This record gives sequence, structure tokens and C-alpha cells, in this order.
Amino acid sequence: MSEIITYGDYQNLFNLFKSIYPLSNELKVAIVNNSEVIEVNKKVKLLSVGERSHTIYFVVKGAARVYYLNKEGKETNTWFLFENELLISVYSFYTGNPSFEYIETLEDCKLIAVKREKLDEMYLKYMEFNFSGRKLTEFYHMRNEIQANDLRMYSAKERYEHLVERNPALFQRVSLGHIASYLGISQETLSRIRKQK
Amino acid sequence: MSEIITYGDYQNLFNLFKSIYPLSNELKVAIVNNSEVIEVNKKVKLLSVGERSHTIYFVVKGAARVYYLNKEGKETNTWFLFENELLISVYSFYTGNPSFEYIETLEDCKLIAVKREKLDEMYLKYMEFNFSGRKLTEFYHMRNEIQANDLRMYSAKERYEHLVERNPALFQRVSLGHIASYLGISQETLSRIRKQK
DNA sequence: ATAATTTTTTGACTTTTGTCAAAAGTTGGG
DNA sequence: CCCAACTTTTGACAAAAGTCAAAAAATTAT
Repeated sequence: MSEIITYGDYQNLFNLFKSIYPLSNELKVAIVNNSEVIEVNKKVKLLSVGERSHTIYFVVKGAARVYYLNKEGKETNTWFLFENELLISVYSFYTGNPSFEYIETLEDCKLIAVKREKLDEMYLKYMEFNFSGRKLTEFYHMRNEIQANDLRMYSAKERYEHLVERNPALFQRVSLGHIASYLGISQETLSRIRKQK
Repeated sequence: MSEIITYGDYQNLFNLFKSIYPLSNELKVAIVNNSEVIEVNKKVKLLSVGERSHTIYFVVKGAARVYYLNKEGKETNTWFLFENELLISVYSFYTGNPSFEYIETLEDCKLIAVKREKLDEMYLKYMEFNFSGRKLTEFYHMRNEIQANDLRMYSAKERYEHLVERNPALFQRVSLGHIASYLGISQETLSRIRKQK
């Protein structure tokens, strides 16, 4: 019988994988050996515009955002990520092209960092790892689809109300200025919407 | 040496997979045995609101759209799919929950249809199939992300201009009424934007 | 605690986009 | 070739959301 291995910071990541497909001890060891646990202060950029993204992060503790600058130089947040979520610049990480967006921590973070090179090695060596990778990608894809639909289908006010309903905790951890651009509206409009209710 | 198998309608689908990961003859045969080539007239619904999506389609020939009805009962198109693209209702197919959107053909279509049950069997039996599935999901995920960013970041006019630039062919095959809701604007606004230029 | 910084709100005004109704243009069968 | 159905455009007006500037409130550092 194989020993039960618990790697502290990796426990939640392993649980996530295990909930999708059985995780062998060999693959667990590979994941640990091919990754790094890092601590990053808040307001630190993990990726800047023009850089190529080589790393995917799993958030053990903390929060981060993905954003870019529009033509007028204003920040537009596209994603907020918290504990037990995967943090990447989708476009740059998948294509290897220079990023048009930033990744920045919102709070002090503990992250598990995996280089794309190592990840690709694991995907080739442990074919069943692609099963989990596929399922996780499907899940994030779905979240994206819902996000795009909301932007098309609903007014500023409705989008705000849905967000409050679906993710009230977000408002505890992220400033309204950040949330406004995520909702695709100006900060002033968000402030007025909140007053109305 | 193994025979070269060419299955007519499957050729482009196989080429797509082959461009991602080597495709064994065994898997080719499984794909053919677990799918169906169907012909569907235009304006036919492949999925309706409330139904659970059990099928993923590969478009051999023709065009289709994914859309839903907003509160006022107006159609909002979220996606147009053409030759060599995969056609699904992301939410319903991935979760198995009832769909909130419709899939409808825009032209007479030839499609390769795969039931989720069969697809899942293949994902379990041929682990390397998950490699291709993962890569394809990553690609569609990326397209989605770009779409959501465009909706947040750009004005109606800019979104129109980007679409003309990136996908001029779309305007040859899809009516402006359909394209308007895809861009998240009213048909009248689209008409006025086009006149300006 | 206080000053400095950052975030949020408010007011006045402008711009963008939507709505409704009708006209014009286009397309496809019979 | 012509009618019916559908698509696109136009006009007048309304509603939604943005902008700029400043005030108020909250947070952080000293």
C-alpha cells in the first residue's frame, strides 16, 4: 500500500485534481518537483505587457487581478482570482506570444508556480494529466462564456446586481474602482447604481 | 505498415487532430464508429432552451449560430460557427444542465455529431485524446476571452471595425441583424456606424 | 492622532446608444 | 416577373452611460 503523501501547500491543488481524475503518487511527486511555492507581496506584477507568459499559478492564499490598459491608458480589469483558482494570462500563456495584459497581486499571496515548459513535459509524460487539464480548461472556458454573455445581454445595473448575487465576497476584497471596469462601466456609474438601490 | 485511411467527410477533422497530436488508426476508427455524419437544412434548431445538450458537432460544411433570448424576447447571438469549427452550447454540454441558449443552422449543413457519452468513453479509453481535447478547449477559451475583452474595452464602432478587420468573411454569410447582437449593439446603431465610414 | 494618500461619491453636462415607427431595399418562391 | 417576406436604413426622440471637476469619506503611514 502506498503512503499517503501530504505536501502542505499542495493539498488543495491535489484535492482539485483528485476531484477530476485519480491522481497517482508518481504524478504528485512530479507536480511538486516541477513547481515552486512562492510568496509575493501585494501590488506586485507577475506579468507585464510585452512579456511572454511562461508561468501558470495556483493561488494557495491571496488575490490577484488580470487587467490591461485601454487606449486612454485606463486600467480595465478582466479577471479577479482567489484561493484555489488558477491564475494566467490566457492569451499569452497558451500562444507564447507577448502579453497585452498585466497580472498583479491584490493582496500578499502564496502561489504555486509552474513553468509552461515543465507543464508541457508533464502533459506529455502523464497522459492522464491531460484529462484534468481538459476539464479545468472547460470550466474556465465556461466562466468566460458566461462573462461575455453578461456583457452583451445586460445593462450596467443588471450586471452589477448579478455580480452581487453570484459573488458577494468579491466586494469584500476588491475596490469598487476595480470592480467597475470589470463590469465594463465607469466608476461613477457604478457608484450611482449602488446608491439607487 | 498501416493503411492510410481516408474517410471523406472526416478528413478535415482528422487533419485538425493530427496538427495537435499524432492520431492512431485505432482512434480514427473509434471516432468514426462513435459519431454520425448528418445533413441538416438551414434554420433548423439543433438545441433549444431547456433541453440538455448531449451532442458536439464538427462543421464539415455550412454555418450555424448560438443565441439566446433576452428579457424582452430579442435574440442575442453569441457565436457564429463555420467549416472546420466545433459547434456546442458550452454551458449545457460541459455541465449537462438545461441549456439557456439555442443552436440553429444558418445554412444547409453537413455535420459530424458526437454524443457526449461516446466522447467521454473515448476520453477514458484513449488518454492521448485528452491532449487534443485540452488544446482545442484552450483555443476556444482564448477566443472567448478576446470576445469578452472587446465587449468591455471598445465602443460599438470600434467593435464593428475590429470584426470587419478580423473576420470580413462573416459579413458575406451572416445578416447585419445577426451581427449587431453579436457585437452587443442594436441593428439601427450598426446601420448608422456603417454609414458614417 | 494627524496628515497624506487613496477611494468613493456627487453635480453638471455631453456623448453614445437604444427605441419606435415607417420607408426603402433585397430576396426567393410561384 | 411580381408579390410576399425579410432585411436594412432613416428620422425623431428617449434613455443610458460617460466625462470632468470637485467634494467627501475611508484608509494608511508617520
